[in-house]
Amino acid sequence: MAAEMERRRRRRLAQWSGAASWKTLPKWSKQVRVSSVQDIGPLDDGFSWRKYGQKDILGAKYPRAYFRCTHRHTQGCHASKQVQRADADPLLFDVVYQGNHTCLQSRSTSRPAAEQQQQPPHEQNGGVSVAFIKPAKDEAGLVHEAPFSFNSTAHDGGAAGALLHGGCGVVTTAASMPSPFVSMATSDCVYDQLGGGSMAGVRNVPDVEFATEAAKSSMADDIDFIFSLDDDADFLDKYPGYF
DNA sequence: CCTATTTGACCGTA
DNA sequence: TACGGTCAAATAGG
Repeated sequence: MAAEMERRRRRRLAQWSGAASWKTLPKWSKQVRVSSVQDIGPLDDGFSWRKYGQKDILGAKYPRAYFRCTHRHTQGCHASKQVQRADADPLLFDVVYQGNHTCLQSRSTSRPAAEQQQQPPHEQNGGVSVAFIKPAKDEAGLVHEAPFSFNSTAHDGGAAGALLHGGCGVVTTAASMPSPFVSMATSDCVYDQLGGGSMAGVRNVPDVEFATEAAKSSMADDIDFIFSLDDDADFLDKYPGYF
């Protein structure tokens, strides 16, 4: 009966989520450092996220939180992310994004700039690309991402600044390497909070988690930095002004 | 009233 | 079989 149908539905969903098309979604990670434990509140990147789950991770001190775009159903936006806090450094958050936003967030009223960082590293393409260093996969499979190395040549400095805004202290390091970059500009992450463009702000983020080295590396295997040109192109089409 | 979060069960994968 | 990811009922908050 109802329960049975429920079951079937779940199954379908599960399959769907495991479908190739899904795994094709671009996936990238970054680390965000906050200045103080209390600052974790606004760990917001300008998008509206809806938390749909939290899990304790093996060996991890903190649980991992799962988020999906608030407009998943209304606009079919399948962007999602998961956040985890490093047990060793509570101020460090590991964020894994998956999929680009296809939704029109609160473009008009609030600052769309935040979108930038949502973009997975894109290689060619004059302007944008610079933001990310060639995602060189090392043994661990993790990607080294340069924080603020984008020489926003073709763009107004504003964009660059905006980019920073969300990416405060953003650094991605190999699981094994002791995050050499982390120190830089991380201190004053100014989350000039997004204008409450979209409905209820999503300034949550109380619970984050952290992953063990093991978890990281295994996850890394999955990270295949796919430069889904199509997605990007599409995005750029919608937000031509950002780049 | 509505939407977002919490929480434990569920399910696929390793 | 254990782990990690997701769902949805119950709950919280406006």
